[in-house]
Amino acid sequence: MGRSPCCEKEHTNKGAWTKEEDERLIAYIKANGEGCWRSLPKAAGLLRCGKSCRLRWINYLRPDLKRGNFTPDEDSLIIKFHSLLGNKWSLIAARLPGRTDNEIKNYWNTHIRRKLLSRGIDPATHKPINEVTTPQSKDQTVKNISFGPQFEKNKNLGQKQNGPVCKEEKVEYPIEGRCPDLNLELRISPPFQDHYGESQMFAREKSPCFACRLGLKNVKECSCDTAAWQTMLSNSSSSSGDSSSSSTGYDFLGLNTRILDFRNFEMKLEK
DNA sequence: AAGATTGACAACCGCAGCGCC
DNA sequence: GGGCGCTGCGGTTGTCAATCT
Repeated sequence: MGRSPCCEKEHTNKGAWTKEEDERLIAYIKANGEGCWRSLPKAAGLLRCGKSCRLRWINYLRPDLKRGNFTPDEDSLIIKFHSLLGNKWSLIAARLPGRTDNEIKNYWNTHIRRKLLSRGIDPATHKPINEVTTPQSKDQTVKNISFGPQFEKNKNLGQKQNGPVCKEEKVEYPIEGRCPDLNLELRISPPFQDHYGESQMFAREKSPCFACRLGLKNVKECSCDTAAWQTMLSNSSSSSGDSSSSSTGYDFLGLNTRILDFRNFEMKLEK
């Protein structure tokens, strides 16, 4: 018994969306909000699969999307985040407001990959191509737990069977180079000095204590006397209807918490 | 001018994660 | 605890325009 298909393929349109379909989808979501993608096409009078509607909305119709060319800043951010996160396009997109995972993925594959290759850098490892297979000296190696696809597969196998939960690999690479997957040291870090909104203020302000960075206000662990910081945190969380995120939707890591709840991210990593 | 090739990006497909029952 | 359904993610394919021969 397989899973039922997400839609009845015989009665759905495929291929490029027409203007009329776009307008119907926008009108429906404006009136009813996002969600329940499975039933949306029927309710909106669209001959499309729910997945297709969701993709169209998220990637092209959402009002907060930033269309147009990527800026050099965005370029370097993508490269930086890719070196840390690998092909986790949704995570990278969460740190680039107005950009979608699909957009970034396409841009990576068509522009950045080529750019890195032309500079002699392996886009997969972010290391010079002629160094990829070069053995490193022992004192420059670190032990790394892989969270890449292979890890995920092993992990899933481990859950379903009674075998090992994950495979700990010893991966050798220079410390100053990129990690092959995700370096856990980067999970908790000072606010990213990006070019977006309040995090610019963060960079200018005196650095807050760790408790404040975690959003723990008025706790005894708080060793921070930066009143402005506390006030800003307070204002940002109270000014929006959503108490779980700031008014901009960006948390102390610069993550868009409307898209990604970093606490879930942490829990996933710790599994 | 016409066909071939390449590049860009929109869209699809299959799978995994998660919540609900 | 396990099955099921829904959503989201990442890889891949399809399509069209631009460029080359």
